[in-house]
Amino acid sequence: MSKSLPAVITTLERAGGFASAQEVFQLMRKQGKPTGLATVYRALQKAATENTVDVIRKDDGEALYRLCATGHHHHLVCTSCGKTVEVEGSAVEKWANTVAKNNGFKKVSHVVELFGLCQKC
Amino acid sequence: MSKSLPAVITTLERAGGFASAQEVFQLMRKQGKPTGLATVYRALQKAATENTVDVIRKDDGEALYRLCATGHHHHLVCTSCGKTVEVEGSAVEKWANTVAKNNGFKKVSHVVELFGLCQKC
DNA sequence: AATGATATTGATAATCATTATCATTTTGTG
DNA sequence: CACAAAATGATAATGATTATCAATATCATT
Repeated sequence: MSKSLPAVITTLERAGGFASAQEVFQLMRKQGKPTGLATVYRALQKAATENTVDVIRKDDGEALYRLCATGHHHHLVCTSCGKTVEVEGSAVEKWANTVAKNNGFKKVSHVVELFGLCQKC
Repeated sequence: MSKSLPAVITTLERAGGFASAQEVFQLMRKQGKPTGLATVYRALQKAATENTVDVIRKDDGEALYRLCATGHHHHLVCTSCGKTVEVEGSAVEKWANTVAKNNGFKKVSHVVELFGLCQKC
């Protein structure tokens, strides 16, 4: 499950910002590296579990992926123009883990997204 | 578009303030208030745009709705059995506000949900 | 009460991202 | 080479959400 992964990652890189799995799939076709849709999904999933890409959700629920430079982080999104700022959240990580332990939960994941209006808007 | 809205909101309230559209739909049937699925979605959408409910996304992209209650708190949800624990999060509130200020954002809201496996599961 | 204009409902079908299947191809290893 | 295991990709299946549209309820006006 890793011959295609580099190609997918490269494509995601060229795409610049966020791209959906479908978009990556289309891009790879145009770039002369036709790939199966399933393979793109598999690669992105793997990359996501390995924390090499970042996943967020559009309003309609579609997943968007992006290379994430450094480890886990969250987003501050402008509800008007869509501008997105990456936010470090080690404080939140710790909090999440503590809460989980206190309640006997394991394998905890968390969803943390901040929304607001940026300066321009 | 508002005869059904109160019933949907009430159901959401009884559900513990945390349910998917499909769950609300099922609950309303069991409670003797059969309603069309489309109507449930319409009501929840309206409530969302009016900010009377909050929307978050599960890992698989399914939307979850909850009453935007007065006493703000978060949830720790078991991904297997659905058990939900309410969690206090004043630490997170402060963190969110700080981050927002540092980035020039206003009117910030945040979505914080924790998922994991409870002791039984 | 009766009429008609308008909004709401809900059964059903359509959409669309994501997953599961599975035969085929590739890769690695003896 | 031959064989096993992994990876691929075309295709079908899944499932939440949305669109359609005829039937129904609402409500002001006469």
